[in-house]
Amino acid sequence: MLLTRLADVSREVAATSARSRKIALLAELFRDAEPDDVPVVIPYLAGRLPQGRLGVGWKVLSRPVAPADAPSLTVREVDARLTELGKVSGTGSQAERARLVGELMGEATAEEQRFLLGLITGEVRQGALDAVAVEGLAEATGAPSPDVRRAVMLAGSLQTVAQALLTDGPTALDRFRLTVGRPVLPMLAHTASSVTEAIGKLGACAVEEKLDGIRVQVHRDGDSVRIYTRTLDDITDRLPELTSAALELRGSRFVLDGEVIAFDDTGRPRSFQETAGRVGSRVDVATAARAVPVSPVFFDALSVDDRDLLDLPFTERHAELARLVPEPMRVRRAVVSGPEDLPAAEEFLKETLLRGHEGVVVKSLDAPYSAGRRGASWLKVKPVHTLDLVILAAEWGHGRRTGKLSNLHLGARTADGGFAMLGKTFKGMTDAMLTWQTERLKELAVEDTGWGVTVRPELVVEIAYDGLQRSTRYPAGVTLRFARVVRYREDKRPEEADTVETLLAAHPEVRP
DNA sequence: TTCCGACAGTGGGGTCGCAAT
DNA sequence: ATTGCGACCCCACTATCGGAA
Repeated sequence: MLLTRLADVSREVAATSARSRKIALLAELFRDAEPDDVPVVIPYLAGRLPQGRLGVGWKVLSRPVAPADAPSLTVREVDARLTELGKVSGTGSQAERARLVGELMGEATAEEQRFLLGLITGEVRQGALDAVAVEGLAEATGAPSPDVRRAVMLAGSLQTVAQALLTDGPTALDRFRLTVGRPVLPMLAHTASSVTEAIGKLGACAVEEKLDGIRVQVHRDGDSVRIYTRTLDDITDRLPELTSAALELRGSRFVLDGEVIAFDDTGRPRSFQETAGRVGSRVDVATAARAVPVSPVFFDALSVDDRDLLDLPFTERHAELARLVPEPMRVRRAVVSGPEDLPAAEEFLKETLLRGHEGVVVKSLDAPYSAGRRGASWLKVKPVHTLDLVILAAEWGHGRRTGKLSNLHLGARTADGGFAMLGKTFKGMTDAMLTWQTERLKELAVEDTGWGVTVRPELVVEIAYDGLQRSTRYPAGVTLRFARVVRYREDKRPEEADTVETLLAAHPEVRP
């Protein structure tokens, strides 16, 4: 199959907003693909490269290359050349990769170049990623879409399932079962604004402490242990403590879900930055492990002794977990039977925060483990802080925000009467707010910078954030974590905005 | 007919590690 | 040695479609 066909379909998919039409277009293309094209066509149309990482980014791709007049590239040829490109490493490799990319781009038409660029940078923006591709695949093969989706979650990969399905038909789905050693996409949580709201929605539930670490899925098969992240990357070699911990547990074949986190000598959690730095260290793991030892804290069991627990209610999965994992290696929790237990749940949240954790996750007791989905049966509750800050500049948006000033630079007042930038945000604004702020900020503009505008520091905005963290990038030495706009405060003057001093006083645990 | 779950899009900061300077 | 870049951790929120209620 020619690449140009994919580029055309991708453009058509992007042009329609109806999800049903997107699915129909993808299904038609999947049906036309030859068996050998399948492992390439499916991920390409889901907006992803089968190679994952290439070591090529914007810097290399932003160099313009004259396009070819007529299409000639086939999808298989493109895939083969990208695979080769990904293997190039060593001195001079960056230049060599850039050369190979340029060569490939030179053989592509303008339309194909756009499509390849989107694929490599992960920004296809056609309004259809894995989930829509799964529907298209189901339509193309006549397999029920829930079954296809489940197989993808269990395989942890769309293209594996696609190839099996298009080669052997719907019966191939039976092959995808939960297997020790093969990671499953983890279940995710929604957000609730309070414990009251969460318990109101879920009824009988477990309230569990939420640790600010790295999500891990631990597989043990006898003496062999493998550890996977949320995106199913294998990080076993970076966490020798976890392998030892898993080998000490009573079972010999299991899959557990949990969090890995670093504690200090007093048992309080260390900052997320410290845990993440440790888990990210790959070169000298032994030294990193001595400096920042980490511990696993489990909260779910997906498989024990070859028994698939995914469809069991949480109560039963947790009973299996408790049988296998002793107390300190399990997340603390309180079980409540409904709104009448609210005081106990509130008390548990308060204690959890005092112990230095992020918040709680409220989980329905009868819900199954919905792999890969942001199911409504897990609700996280975290305290939210707010500040009144002043807008210092704004950047032009991309995609559907093209032409709108989108990303705001936020400043707090300093002792000398000026403003110190604390970070940026593009979150929380409605389309109406985007339109309004674009006009308002243009009025306040003092300089057009190309990427946006700098403005007179007069517009006050209320910002919600999850906490402070240390920063080497911003002048106050701190930055806001997950800042988002709550509302504009036109009733406030910039002199009434919050100061760096009060911000630091509110977070004594963070020393810039 | 209205409501709501699922999805895609729009990007944020930090850290590590490799390659280039 | 330092800097730039890519990959991968953490993540919030809004708009929209289309099936459920």
